[in-house]
Order: sequence, then structure tokens, then C-alpha cells
Amino acid sequence: MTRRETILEAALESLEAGEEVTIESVRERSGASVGSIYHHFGDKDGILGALYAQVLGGYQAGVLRILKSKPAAEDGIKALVRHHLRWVEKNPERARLLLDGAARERAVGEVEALNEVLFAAIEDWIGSQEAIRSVRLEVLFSAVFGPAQTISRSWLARQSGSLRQMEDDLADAAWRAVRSD
Amino acid sequence: MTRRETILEAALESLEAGEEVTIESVRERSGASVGSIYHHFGDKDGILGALYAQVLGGYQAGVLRILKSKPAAEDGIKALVRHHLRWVEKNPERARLLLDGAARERAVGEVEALNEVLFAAIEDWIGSQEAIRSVRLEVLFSAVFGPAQTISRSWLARQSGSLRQMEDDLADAAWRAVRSD
Amino acid sequence: MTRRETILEAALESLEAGEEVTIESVRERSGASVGSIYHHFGDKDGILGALYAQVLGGYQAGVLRILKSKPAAEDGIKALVRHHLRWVEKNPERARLLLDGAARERAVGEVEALNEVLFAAIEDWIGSQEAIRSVRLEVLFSAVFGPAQTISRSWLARQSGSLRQMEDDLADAAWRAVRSD
Amino acid sequence: MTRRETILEAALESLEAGEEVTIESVRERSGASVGSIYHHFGDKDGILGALYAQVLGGYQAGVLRILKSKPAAEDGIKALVRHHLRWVEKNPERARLLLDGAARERAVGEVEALNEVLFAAIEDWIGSQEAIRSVRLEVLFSAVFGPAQTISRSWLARQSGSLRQMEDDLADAAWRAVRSD
DNA sequence: GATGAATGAGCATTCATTCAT
DNA sequence: CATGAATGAATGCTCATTCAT
Repeated sequence: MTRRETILEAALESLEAGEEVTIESVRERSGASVGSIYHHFGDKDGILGALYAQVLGGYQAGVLRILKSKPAAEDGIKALVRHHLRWVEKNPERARLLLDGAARERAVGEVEALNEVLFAAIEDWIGSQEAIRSVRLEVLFSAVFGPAQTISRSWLARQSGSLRQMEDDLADAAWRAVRSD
Repeated sequence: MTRRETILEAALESLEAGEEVTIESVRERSGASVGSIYHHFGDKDGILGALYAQVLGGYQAGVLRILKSKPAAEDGIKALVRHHLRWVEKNPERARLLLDGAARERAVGEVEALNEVLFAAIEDWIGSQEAIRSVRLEVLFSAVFGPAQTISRSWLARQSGSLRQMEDDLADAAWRAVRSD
Repeated sequence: MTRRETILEAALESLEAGEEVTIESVRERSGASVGSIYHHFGDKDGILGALYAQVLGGYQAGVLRILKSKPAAEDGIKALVRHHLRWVEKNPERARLLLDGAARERAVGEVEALNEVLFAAIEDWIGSQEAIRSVRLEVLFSAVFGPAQTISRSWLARQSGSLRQMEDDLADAAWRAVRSD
Repeated sequence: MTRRETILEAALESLEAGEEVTIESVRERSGASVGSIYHHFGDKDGILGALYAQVLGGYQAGVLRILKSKPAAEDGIKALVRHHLRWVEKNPERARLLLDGAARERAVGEVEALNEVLFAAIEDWIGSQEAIRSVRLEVLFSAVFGPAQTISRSWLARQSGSLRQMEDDLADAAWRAVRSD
């Protein structure tokens, strides 16, 4: 593992621990010196951007895996919703990061690059799905993931109960929102 | 206007100005002393919680206004989505606050109180709408507002273009998600 | 109980609770308003001085009780030492106050008044004790109470174990320090 | 002199000047930045602890010097008492610190380490002194230094007159308290 | 006598960032 | 590439005290 990776790993640990991700917290966990961190990432936004990208990438990997299996329309949409909810419940701190507006705004560049790939994959999959209405990709995306995100956010605020019981209803709603007539 | 209101007003101004809402920024804008701020709000979370509640209340007022007019099912759902998007575009900083996870978690109590009222109003309206599927209120809520929130968040990150052009599609998607078969 | 007494009582409670004795803590415990506290005590030193005097008075009451019983020389000296150690162990927070240099300096006036009474009583008792060497009262006082104070202070810092087991040795040492040849 | 030493020196100056030892006062006197102070001491207790240890060490150095000269029993005990009183009179602010309960509790660890050394030295010296009663070291210690401490504290509160005139009496009393029969 | 809103100086602490070695 | 000492602006908060009602 390169020094850069070690540092990023430490940032991730710090995030998972529920701490503020701070130069100091990263330094302590990584064993790298402050100077070394700056050498590799330029400034704090450099780390946070990379961290956001890493976490977003991890989340999207699951999405891509689903798409790659070329599911039928309804199955695919519902699987995406379920994946979202399960991932959030399993990775609350990472989810908090992804849903954090400030963090997202700090990482606009990385986010756009990753989303481009993701959107391309979705577009690719969608192309063959006549059972899905043809709407702008952004709209489709938000119709599928938006409700799950909203529920996730309120779950993260309380973190009680399980998102599991919402799965069927949200998956169903998402499917209804995007299916062809 | 009481001192307390003046202070809260100042916090709102500070938010609108895009500044960090800081004891110092509030002090400067309100003309109140640090001590006075603490006298009325206890600590910073006290102000931020009150601020969140105030902003959320303002947003919800628009929602309640729509519900009170007793629109037909489809019209109502679509109006809610449109209201959301317009409000966000008109109040980007307030929207940023409402979508900020940390802020929301700071104000859990206030949020729950306000949501209770809102949910009751929605439930009340829904009761008479046979055209809307019967699903748990939370699910309905997230199906209607979730997509708009997701789009809003990404718009806030770039703040380019207008949400206006999304209105029809999102309103339509929301309606499809919740209408009866 | 007069308002003044209520306030002082609250200060004592606050002390016993191990809190900093603060205008605010006194206000909360007493139910009196800030203004009322200032009305009765002038300023913070007014309360703390009165508090110190009250606590010192309580401690000295035990000493005076011993002296009033007109014990024989050795018994008297040893009883004083024992009283000190037991009182400290039973009233650690009050002891902390009495041993606190800053507090004592704040209450010089009150302390001198109380000590005058105490010293007179000691002098009175001593007058009839030929078994005690004749030395300046201050020296006698510090020879009797000094060792116990020193031990008390270090016990208060750790507050582990009991002072009980020191009693005999310290009482004995005090007696040896002051007895006639 | 290392930066750390410079800072500690500044804290000492601040103490000697009779000021509150404050991060700000230390910063001003040392020329170091706030950040640097925290870098070296962690937090305020870190400085105060180190300061206490330094002052206590200085005081104890005098005690150790006496012990090293291997005085006869009576001479040694009396010299220790005299040293105490002279040191207090010469270093009132340092003495105030050493007698400050809160400060001492903040530095328990350092105090114990230093006391261990001191106690060992005393024990060592005592070993060869048949003229001194065999009692627990703590008791011996408090019998010797306790009276001087008590007198010191009350002198510090008034700081009038001289402790010089007490020397003989206190030294004598200490000696009587600990000598063998 | 009593109330409590208001004041503001003062304090400890955090944290991103720089730079000489 | 790495280190860690040094910087200093910024921040939340405490607390004794005043004073109009």
C-alpha cells in the first residue's frame, strides 16, 4: 500500500469512527506526518475530495454490479433501491458523508467524473429496457434513488429501527414512477 | 420584536448571506451581546436548532397552504413537487440548511414536532383521495418529495441552470409513484 | 430562613456537590434572582467570604466543643487532631475550601474574627494546662493542626484509603511536639 | 533553551508576577504562538502540571541538598523546617502554587514521582538516625513540614511580618515531635 | 427588596497550513 | 519524500456585574 493509500485509509477509518475527519485525526491514524499528508493531497479538500470519491465509488460499485448482471427492468429498478437501503444501513457513516451537502460540494469534480461513468452504465442498461419510460436520465435517477435517500436521511438522524421494512414499498414506488404505461 | 426574535432574525440573515452562522456573525448582525445570545438560546445548538425549525416551518407553510386548498389528488401531488422545486430555487441557502444532515440531526426534536403537524395535514388530505394508493405515510412522503430533494441537492452543488425545467417530469414521476392503479 | 440564609445555603450545597460555586449555580439552587444575590452580598467575594466563614465556623464549632469539655492536656491535644482528621474525611469539599489558599485570602477579615474567638478559647484552656509547653499560640496551633492539615491535603488529592489509620500517629506526634519536658 | 523550556519559563515568570497563569499570559511572555504552546503541552493542565512539577522540584532541591550533607538528626530536622520557611518567604508566589489544592490535584502524577524521590532520600537519611523515632514516613513528613506549611499559609494570606521569627520555635516543635524518647 | 435581561472582557481550544531541516 | 515545530485566525463559551422595571 502506498503512502497515499495509507493516508486515505486512515481518513476512512476516522470517518467510520464517527469522528470529524481532521488533518490531526488522519495523522494519528495513519502514522504519517502532517507534512507528508500535505505532500500527497495538497490541502484538506484534497483529502476530503479523495475520500468522498472513494466512498462514492464504493457505493456505485454495488450499483454497477447490479447493472452488469443485465436484470429485467422491474427487477433492476427494485434491486437498485434495495441496494441503496441496505448499503446505508450497513455503512451509516459513509452514507452520512455522501448525503452531506458540504462534502459533496467540495468534491464536485470527482463526483461528476464518477457519475458520468455511472450514468453511462445506467443509460446503457436502460437502452434495452422498453418497460421503462423514456425520461431524462437525471429524472430517472432521482425518481429511483430520491425516495430512498430521503428515507435514509431521516433514518440516519434517528438510527432506530431498520430500513429493511421499507424496502418493498420503496422499491415498488420507484418502479411505478418509471415504468412505461 | 423581542430580543430573541431579533437574534434569530440575524441568524437567518447570516444564513442567507451564505456565511457560516457563527455566534460572532449573529452578534454582529443582531447587535446583541454574546451574553445575551447565550441567555436566550443556551448554546450554539440552541440557535441552530431554532433556526432550522424556523426555516423548516417556512417551507412547510407553503406545503400546508397547498393542502388547505383541498386540491384533487393529482393536482395536489404535483403542486407539492412544484412547490418544493420553486422554494429551493428561491431560497438556496435555506434549502442547503434543510438538506444538511448535521443541522437536521441537531434539531431532531423540533423537526419531529413540525413533521407531526405536517404529516397530520397530509394524512387528513389523503383520507379523501381515493386516487392515491394507500401506503405508509413515510413512504408516500418520500415518494413525493424524495426525487425533488435529490435533484435539489445536485442543483445546489452546481447552482447552474434552472430547476424549472424539471418540474413537469418530477411532478409526473411523483404522481405515477403514488396514484392508484 | 431569610433570603440571605437561603442563598448561603445554596452556595453550600453547590460546594458540597463539588461544583464551582458560581453566581449562576447559586441562583439555580437558591431560586433567588441574580439581582437578589447581589443585593444581599454585594459581590461574589461577599458570598464566598460568608461561605468560607460559615464553613470555618462549622469546623471550629467542633474544636470549641472539645475545649469546652475541659479535657486534660494530652487528651485535649489528641482529641483536636482526631477531630480534624474525621471532619476532613466526612466533609471533603468543605475541607477543600478551607485549605484553598485563594478562598482563605478572600476571606481574611472573617477568618481573623473567627480565629480570634478560637484562639481565645484555646488560650483559655491552655492557661490551666501545665503539661503543655508555653509557646506562642500560633506555634502551638500550627504544631497541633499543621501535620493533620498536610496529611489531609494529600488525602484530598487522592481521596483513597482512610485517614482513620493516621489518627493515632498524628495525635501522638502532636502531643510530643507540645508537651512540657 | 528549547521552545518547551522557554514556554515553561514564561509560565514561571507569569506566576512570579502574581498574574493568573493564562495561555495568553504565557504566550505574551514567551513569544511563542498559541499553537506552539499546545503543541508542546497538550492543554492548559499540561502546562500547569509541568509548572507545578518544576516549582516543586525547585523546592525539593533544597531539601535534598540538606539531606545530602548527612546532618545529625536534630540538625537535619531543624534545617528542613528552616529551609521551608525561608523558601516560602523568598518565593511567595511559588509557595502559593505549591499550597494550592487545585494545582496540586492537577499534577498528581508529577507530584507522586517527585515525592517518591524525596521520600527515598529522606528514608535513606533517616535509616542512620537512631535519634529519630521510627514512624511511617508520611507521618514523619507531615510532622516536620506540616506546622511550617500551616504557618506559611497564614503568612501568605497577610504577607506581613517575617517568618524568620518563627523559625526557632517551629524547628524545635518539629524536633520534639519526631525525636526518640 | 426582587427580577432577569443585557453586557463584554476574557479564556481555552481547534485546526488548516507553512516551511526549515 | 518525510518530519514535526510553529503559526495565528477563528470559535464557542463562562461569568461577574449592572441596571431598568
